[in-house]
Amino acid sequence: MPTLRSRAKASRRDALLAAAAELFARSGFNGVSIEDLGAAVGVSGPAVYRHFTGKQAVLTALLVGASDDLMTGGQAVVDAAADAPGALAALVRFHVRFALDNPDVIRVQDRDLGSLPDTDRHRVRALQRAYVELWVSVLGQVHPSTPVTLLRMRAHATFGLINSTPHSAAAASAPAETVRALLEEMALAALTPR
Amino acid sequence: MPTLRSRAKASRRDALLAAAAELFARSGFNGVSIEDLGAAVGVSGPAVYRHFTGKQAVLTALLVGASDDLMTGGQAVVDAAADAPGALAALVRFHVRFALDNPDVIRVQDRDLGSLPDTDRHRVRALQRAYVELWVSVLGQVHPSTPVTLLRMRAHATFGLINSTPHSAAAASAPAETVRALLEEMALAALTPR
DNA sequence: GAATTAGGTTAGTCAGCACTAACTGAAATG
DNA sequence: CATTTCAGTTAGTGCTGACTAACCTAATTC
Repeated sequence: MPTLRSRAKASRRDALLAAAAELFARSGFNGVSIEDLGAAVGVSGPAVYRHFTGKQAVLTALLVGASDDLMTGGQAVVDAAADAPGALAALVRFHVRFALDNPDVIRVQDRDLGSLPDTDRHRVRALQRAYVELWVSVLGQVHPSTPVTLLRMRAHATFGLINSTPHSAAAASAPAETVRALLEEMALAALTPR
Repeated sequence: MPTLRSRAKASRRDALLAAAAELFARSGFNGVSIEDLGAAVGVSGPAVYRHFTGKQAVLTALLVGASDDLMTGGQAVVDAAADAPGALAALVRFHVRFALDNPDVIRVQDRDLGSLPDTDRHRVRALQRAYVELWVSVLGQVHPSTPVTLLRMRAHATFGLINSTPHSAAAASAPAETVRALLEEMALAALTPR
């Protein structure tokens, strides 16, 4: 039964995670203090320890959550696709949408992964690897004659392309729909061996 | 006249910058101590202050140097090109080579730029903007009917693609020449409006 | 409604780290 | 060769920041 207190706690935890994404993205994991994080949600400092065992635990929750969402969501769109080319297009759409919707998390993911404790870092990396292999397997069906190694490099570079949006604040200079379409087109072009 | 001491000093400074690139790339600016940096070149801690006024000054030298090299080198290859399509191909070749030769600097550049003091950060950003506009101007000649805003977004995303190599250690899994050719091909494909 | 739980508070504690002080010895200078 | 310069040393200093202690109060439990 969801008691008043437990719901308050859950929403505070969510607020902390959201604030952490924003703060870590702006200043880096090491540039944000527990005090800053608490202040961002209106509590002060040590209250954070009522929700997370420590600063690293906040980062862990954020990054495990993100790579989990990517993996789960990617698997879902592939399962829903009719054929391999359709799956690839769906993956591109899905990833572009994710990057545009969660620029902060994307930024933290490839900037502060190294600040995770070993165990958690390996967990996140395992999820990321699985996600890459999902792409590689679809790519392999669409381009059967291309060596898997090359397809894996293509996938990595394409993530770099799509994930760069958070870096270029230029995204704000055009309507979101235009940006989305452009990134999808570029990603597909980059993925296709000529 | 280059005295014995002055040459020793210059080479120590170079060694410090090289070590800084590597350490900052691995652990982030805030994750590296002055002590670490000194130790990496065989001196201990405060000796660094004989070469740089402070920790931030090391980062400044590193990043201003890098964006300067990019801008200067980019301008040179454009000037040397026979026509616009040639200039674009040369820019791609130049940038891919730079990223593969200086993965640490690339990583530090887009991870720790925010740790620079305001003045220096603006200086680096100005150089980066000029470099982007160099690309945009060449792209504008090759694709005159495409709005400049879209070309700028393409340039940014292409940098993300090329600069992602340092992130994916996968680079080690194939011969350097293969990686280089693949990145060049992907970059050109991504840059070309279909 | 008394007892307990738990999210919050403020006031430490302790470690790490950027930077300074004081000094040393060898190269540079005249 | 006497003097100065300067890259290095070790020993602080002061601040920041993660985390702990002790306590307080209101929601939960029985």
